[in-house]
Amino acid sequence: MAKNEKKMVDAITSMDEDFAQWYTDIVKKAELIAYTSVKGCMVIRPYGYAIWENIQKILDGMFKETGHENVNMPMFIPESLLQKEKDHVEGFAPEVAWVTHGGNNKLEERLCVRPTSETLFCDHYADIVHSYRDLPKLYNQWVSVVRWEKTTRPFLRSREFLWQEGHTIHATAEEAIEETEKMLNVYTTFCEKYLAMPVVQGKKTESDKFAGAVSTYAIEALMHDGKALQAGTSHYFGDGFAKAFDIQYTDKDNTLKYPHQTSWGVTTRLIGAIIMTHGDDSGLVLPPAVAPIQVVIVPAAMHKEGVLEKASEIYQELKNAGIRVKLDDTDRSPGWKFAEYEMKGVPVRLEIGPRDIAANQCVIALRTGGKESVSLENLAETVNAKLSEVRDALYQSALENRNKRTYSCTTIDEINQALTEKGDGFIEAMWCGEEACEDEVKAQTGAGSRCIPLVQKQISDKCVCCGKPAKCMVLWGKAY
RNA sequence: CGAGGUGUGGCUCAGCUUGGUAGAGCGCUGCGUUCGGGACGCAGAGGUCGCAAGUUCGAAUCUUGUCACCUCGACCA
Repeated sequence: MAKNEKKMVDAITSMDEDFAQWYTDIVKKAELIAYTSVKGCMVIRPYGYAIWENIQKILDGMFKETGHENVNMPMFIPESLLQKEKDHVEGFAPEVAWVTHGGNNKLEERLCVRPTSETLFCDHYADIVHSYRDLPKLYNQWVSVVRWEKTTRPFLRSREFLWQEGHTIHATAEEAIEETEKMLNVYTTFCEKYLAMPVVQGKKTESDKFAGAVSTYAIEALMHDGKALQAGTSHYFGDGFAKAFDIQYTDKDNTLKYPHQTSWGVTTRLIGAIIMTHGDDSGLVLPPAVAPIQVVIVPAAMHKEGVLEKASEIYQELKNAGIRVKLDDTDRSPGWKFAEYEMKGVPVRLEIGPRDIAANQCVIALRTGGKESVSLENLAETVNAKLSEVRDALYQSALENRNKRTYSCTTIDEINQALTEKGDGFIEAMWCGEEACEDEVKAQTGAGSRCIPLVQKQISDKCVCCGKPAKCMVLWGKAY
């Protein structure tokens, strides 16, 4: 742990030094993770994991509603299986970890530790898909995957990370594309409604696509410091994998056809996104929907008669109402507790002391600012209202930050000017569709193409780089 | 592998140039006073100075070797 925390600071270099320090402090002080002795992997501590569990609970509910079933595929993939789809293996081979021995014996065939599970699902599909009656299959799994990254950062990039990967297979391309878009919308709703994090939906450019995909959709979020973060992806695979893995079904017309596939995923990176979207100088700020502790009760003048009793009463009442509440009756000073739970991002704090009890009220303070005295009558209702107030305030300020930091530009000079004068952010600019221009923009401004937003704007009719006729508007930005 | 850097209580580090009883702050434990915005006093626990060899009366410090980790050169949820 000792040296490892130091590593965390060193590992974050492409962030501004101050921002990296701020981010690292929050991760450390809010007790989200520790590093293991396994290079670049992390131990998610109970408090950090509880956030992930809440994310998992909500998202999994949404997946079930859209008809998906959970399964569990093996952690190991035989090399021959990984090799089957050419683009896919080229994309992932440089970053997979290999198992070469079983016990003391060298394996005849190496096993890779899954970096993603498309190949395993395909192998399975080949087994079970034979007729149009077998389609569609809508699967999801909550597992961890391993990608041997050269440089790592807490939550944003670690060698092992937790995620959810959805894999579906459909009779037609239309149906698969519809699924891809549907899941992108599920992610969007989740991020905006529950994480209070506005995102831009878009399609990745050719060069930025997932290995083996026909098209990759993504949601892009903008962080406090103006850098972009990919918060989730949804891929349409066409029938490429089906052909590589020999998955065929007999359709109603008695002909053999290749089915069409999708996959989509979000990871523990979402926790990093939460930190960098909502966090402030006092620490973490958690959206109420995923906060492990939604309300903390801090008793004042605890030793005075009746205070703890009243605090426990309130605790029970809120708990019974389904609110995740904690009563801190340790002998720390109140000031210490205030700072502690602010650091941990608890959205609502209740203070209760003799003066409040006498007036049948308590002080309610929001992590987003402001505190007032409220009656103890119908407290659960009041608290719930305040929780959604916090969510709304978080969403609003994140949206304002994004709007303030989104610039429309028509030339490379304008991009550079905007980025230097107003700070990092999203650039909306037209593009001709040539990869050369994409590379050129990145080389000259540092901002790469994030996505081609689904909601398009007509900034101009010429490519921001070469001046030739533009095909679409691209969202550009610096990324982690 | 190429270049640079670091290794000393749980954490952040000082000490090394010029060898001489292993230090500070934070954290931790106990007692007391406090405690409506990170309180204070007193007492205390905790380290084979990464590892090994060498020089020396004597090594955290000098020499050599070795190991681990980090940063910069290629990618990425």
